[in-house]
Parts: sequence; structure tokens; C-alpha cells
Amino acid sequence: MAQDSKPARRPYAKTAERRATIGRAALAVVRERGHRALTTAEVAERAGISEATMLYHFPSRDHLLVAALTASTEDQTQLVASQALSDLPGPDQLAGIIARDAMRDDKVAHLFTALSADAANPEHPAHEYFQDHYRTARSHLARIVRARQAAGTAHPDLDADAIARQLMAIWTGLQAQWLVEPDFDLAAEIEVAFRQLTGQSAVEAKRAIDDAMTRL
Amino acid sequence: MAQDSKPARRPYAKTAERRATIGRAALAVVRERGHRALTTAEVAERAGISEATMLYHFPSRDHLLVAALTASTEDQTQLVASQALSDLPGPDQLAGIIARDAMRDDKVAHLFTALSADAANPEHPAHEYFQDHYRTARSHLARIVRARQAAGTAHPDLDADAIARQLMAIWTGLQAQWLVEPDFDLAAEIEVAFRQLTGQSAVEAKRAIDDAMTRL
DNA sequence: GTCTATAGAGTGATAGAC
DNA sequence: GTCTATCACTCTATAGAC
Repeated sequence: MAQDSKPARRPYAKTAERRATIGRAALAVVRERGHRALTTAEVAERAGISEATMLYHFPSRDHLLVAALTASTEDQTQLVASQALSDLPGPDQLAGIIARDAMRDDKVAHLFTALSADAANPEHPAHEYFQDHYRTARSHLARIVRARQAAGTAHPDLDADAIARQLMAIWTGLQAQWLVEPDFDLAAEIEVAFRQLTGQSAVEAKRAIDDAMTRL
Repeated sequence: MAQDSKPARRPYAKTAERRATIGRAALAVVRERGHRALTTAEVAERAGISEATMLYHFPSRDHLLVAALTASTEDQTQLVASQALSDLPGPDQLAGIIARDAMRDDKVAHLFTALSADAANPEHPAHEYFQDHYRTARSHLARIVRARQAAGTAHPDLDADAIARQLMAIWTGLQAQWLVEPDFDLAAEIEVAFRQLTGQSAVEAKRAIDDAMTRL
């Protein structure tokens, strides 16, 4: 591997910036019109560049939609961070915050659900995104569950990884139902389900047993 | 309402038949090529009619996809009925049977997930289908949960309707995850989650308490 | 109800200059 | 890296005769 005689160019910083700009523009379009109405032309216009240039950075419309989702994920992370939370926030609190945001603006949730379906195709740009997203979210949730187990507010026998997968499933599943029939409180239902699955009730049952034993 | 002088034509029986034929044809295409590759031309060819005629019965490709899903639902009902089940099969058993079928042939599951996303749009033909589907499936599951509560194999304090919604959510949510990363046993995970949510463990905990009390 | 034939229609994506 | 201009097009969906 011979070294190049010239110092390497580094346009990458600028590229990252531009990609971010395009991603925000795509997200803005999704929020205003919904992902179905997003066209490459409009995103390019919003980003202040030509369509061809944009397609240089994101080679297809689908890549653009994934970029919008990625930008939205950053916003959600910000949102959670902005909330004053206890030292050890439960999975239900985290999900509740994000779900309440989704209820205010369902366009992004709609995009999420649509792409999660496309992601089944390994060729689709959303495939890799969702592999990462699920993995990251699950490990995040599992860590929280383990912390709560250590703190005694979750049943110690639970398999944190298995529970994390279930939490993600019920979260996305309820959201998909809610998008079709928004006749229930999505955030509240998610919180209840999360508490049930993280074994709050099991812990209570165990405490009841312990109490009974103590009274012996 | 004056009566017609001529006896009314009744092409409707034939129409229903034809619609069924087209639905099966659409399902066949989905199973072989996946819903993304389905074209109106191929479905018409399989059904042995012209494309225009088919579009007379199903005015758009999306209607066709919904018809395929409907046909598949019939098959699932058949499948469940064909199994020798105990008098009071648990929700986990029912879902397990269908999920195991989905693992054998993921094309229909993929279609289901994709349309469930489209169903968020009230204009989309899948909207009504999914409203019905969710409602029907939930009431079915709720009935089973209530029966099990009566039989003492589910915790009596559970809200059957709320649980049913959670069951549907975790079912479809796990399936969506599995389509992206088929690295776990979908049916087994669904069964475990169903048992957890229908309060099997809560019942066990309660029994432990009762046992403890008895030993007093 | 069924068919032949047609065309709309929007859109994603590319070639090639600067 | 950026832009102008243009292509390529695959399907869907309709018009209108039988």
C-alpha cells in the first residue's frame, strides 16, 4: 500500500455537515406533509441544493427517509435528556416521554412503522438502520432493567435481554395499532405494559409472600 | 319502492366466487414472489382473466394486497381449526400455531407488516381491514382470557380487554423484529410473552401465597 | 361483466460539464 | 462536489367497445 504523494483531501467534515442538513430537511418535510408525500425535489429545495447533489449524498429516496428517521432519533434523545428524571428512570418513563411526543405528532411514528416494514428486505437502506436501532434500544432497556433488578424494583429472576425484546415489541406494536385507531392513550398503555413486563407485580407478589412468611 | 317488472339479475354469487379466485391468486403471487413483486398483470393472468376485469373487482393494486391478506387469514383459521387442541386453548397456543406457520413462510408476515403501516392512512384500503382485524383478534383473545380467568388459570384481576390489546401488540411487534433479524424463535418468544402477560406467573405467585397461608 | 388497447404520470435516477 | 438537463420507465388505472 504505497502512500500518496499528496496529502489526502478531507472534504469529509463538510460532507457530514451537508448530510445533516439534508437529514433535517427530510425530517421537516415528513413532519409537515408525511413521508408519503416526500419527494426528492422538495427535500433538495429545502436543503438549498440541487436534486442531483442531494442524490450524491443520499443515493435514493429511501436513504432520505432513513436519514429523516435518524434525525428524529436525535431529537428524541434530546427530549429525554431535557426532562428532569430520577436517578434511575424506569423503562416506562423513558418510553412514555417518547410516546407522548409521538402522540403530538404522529407523522414520524408513521414513518417509523412504514420503514420498519421495509426493513425486512435486506437490500433496503432501512434494514441496517433497524438492525442497529433494535439492538441499541434493546441493550439500553436491558441495562435499565438490570439496574432496577440490582435496586430491587424489578424481579431478579427476569431475563433482562428477553424482557428488553418484549418491551420493544409491545412499544412498536401498540404504536402501530394506535396509528390505525387513535382511540386510546398510547403513552399510558405503554407505561402500564412496561410495568407489567418488568415484573413490578411479580415483585409485589414476592413481597406478599415474604410478608406472609414473616408473619409465621 | 316499486318492484321491477323483471326478476332481478343475480350475478352476485358469481362475483363473490370470482373475487375469491382473485384473492387466492394474489395470495399465491405473494407467497412465491413477495408482495413487493406483485403486479396486477400477473394476478390477472393467474386468475385467468384480463387485467381490466380484475380491476373491475378490485379497483387497485392495494385492494388486491388486502384481498391476499384476507385469504391468508382464512388459511390461518383453517390451520388453527385443524390442530387438536385442548378444550380451553391458551392465547399462547393459538398465537404459537400461527407464528410457527409464519416462520415457515415469511412472505405473508411481511405483507401483513407492510399493510399494517399503510393502514394508518384512512384512505388506504388496508385501513378498514386492520380496524376489523385488530378489533376481531382482540375480542377473540379477550374472550379466551376471560374463560381462563373463570377456569382459574389466569389472574382474576386482569383487565381482559387491556391484556388483549397488549397481546396483539407484542405479537405483531415481535414479528416485525423477527422479519428484520430472524435470529430468534418467534413462536417461542410469543408464547413466553403471552404467558407472562396473561398472568400465569401472577397466578403462580398467588398460589405460593396460598400455600404459605395453608402451612400456617 | 368482460375485454383490448392506450396513455398518463410522476418520479427516481443518470450523464456529463464545470 | 455541484449543477443542468433529461431520461427511462414501470406500472397503474381508464376509456370505450362488445
